[in-house]
Amino acid sequence: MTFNEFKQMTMISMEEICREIFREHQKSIKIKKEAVAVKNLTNIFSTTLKLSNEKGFQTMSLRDLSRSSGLSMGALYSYFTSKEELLAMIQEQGRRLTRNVLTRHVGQIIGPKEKLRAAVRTHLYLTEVMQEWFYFSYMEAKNIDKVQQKKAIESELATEQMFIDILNEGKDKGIFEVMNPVLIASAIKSMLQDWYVKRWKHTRRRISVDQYAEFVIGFVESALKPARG
Amino acid sequence: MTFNEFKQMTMISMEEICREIFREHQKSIKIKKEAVAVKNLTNIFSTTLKLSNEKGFQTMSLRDLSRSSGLSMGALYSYFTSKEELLAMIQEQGRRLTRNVLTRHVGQIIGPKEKLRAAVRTHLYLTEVMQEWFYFSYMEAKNIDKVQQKKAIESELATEQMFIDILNEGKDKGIFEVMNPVLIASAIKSMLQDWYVKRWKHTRRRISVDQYAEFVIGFVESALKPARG
DNA sequence: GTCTATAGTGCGATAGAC
DNA sequence: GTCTATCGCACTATAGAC
Repeated sequence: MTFNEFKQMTMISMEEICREIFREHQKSIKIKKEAVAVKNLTNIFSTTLKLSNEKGFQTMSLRDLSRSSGLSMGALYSYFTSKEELLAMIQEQGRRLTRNVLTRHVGQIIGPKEKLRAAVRTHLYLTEVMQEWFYFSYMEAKNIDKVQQKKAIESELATEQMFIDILNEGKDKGIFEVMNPVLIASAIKSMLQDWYVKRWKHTRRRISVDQYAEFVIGFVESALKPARG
Repeated sequence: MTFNEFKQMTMISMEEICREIFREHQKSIKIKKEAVAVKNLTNIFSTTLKLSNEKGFQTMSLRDLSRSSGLSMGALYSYFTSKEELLAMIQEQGRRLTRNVLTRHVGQIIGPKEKLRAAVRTHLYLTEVMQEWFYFSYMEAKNIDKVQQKKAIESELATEQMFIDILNEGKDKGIFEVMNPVLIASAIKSMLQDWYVKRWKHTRRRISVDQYAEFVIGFVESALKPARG
């Protein structure tokens, strides 16, 4: 699968997820027409991500959001009951997408080496398409309530566990020589996070997502082979 | 040098730097007695770091800071002219310490392999001792003004350049086989940042700073050897 | 040098017109 | 379903007592 194919697939998912969120939050959302609600929710979410990633969610006032989205203060409050709930909805939206996409793309692959490559590539593609959300999610993690924070941690550890499982499978089958699967998985994750957290750096250096994927896979694989005798 | 020796050395530096900051900001600091000023500045800085790392600098009100530090609102404003300046002072303090410590500990080492080990270890030790500052600096980077932001980026790239230089030296001397020094340096940096950004994870797993240092060095060195024929 | 009290601003949230 | 107008509150920053 090329990056462009992946991008198209994931964009459709994005719309589906806005629709799902609408359905799950019908208690707090005053708007009844699904078409109107989903359209405006998509606008609200993307504007919030844009503003928050420039100056932080707390610093962004709802007046800023109102101005940039073109919706009035009153209209905004038809879509959420508090600023805090808006934050939670976005976090939830992203977690759901991450889980869906990783499960769909990596679950079907056979063989640890191929699985590792697919997992790295899919994660990078996903964070490239959803760059704004991942950056937001990473940076605003401390501003959410305890319940949401626990879900965020679970989501992060679940992704890392996927890599631990792949490494262990490779170890059991004698394909990888891996001393410490937990630390290797952690290192992989930190490199994957670097792709979207320090995006300005990689953009400036003109490194494409495919180049970065090749580098990470190569770097990790070199550590999974026995040291030169 | 053991971690404890390093810790003691750096703590002394910390005091020196608070004193330096006092001297450089005498325009905005109303207090004239150096002993009083340095004592209170140290209190203000460490309390700010503690509160900000719990809930973010913007979310922390100066009333929170006043309550936690034991200084009144009026007293606080004797030490800085605005909340924004307080942020800038802390960022400056950390950048200065990073530069001093890395230069002092790594500059004198001879040989690329030894230099690489020293750089990784020193960086981890430094971020372990200054954990609160580094987390703060990392998370609040988008809340500072353009001038400060430029300095922060320069500081980050300078640290990364140190690793690029070490890798290139090793390449030239035939000690490392390194395809892409820039990306390897970037990967090293992301693992070093992971140590303080995701500290909760490493603490939960009971990984010590020395264990983590050994892992990072081993992981990187394995990628600097030629692939098994 | 530190305090208390308060001015002035801008926020989140809501009510009611259309 | 969206708007404008406004409430009450908490904030940053300062003035003036001690």
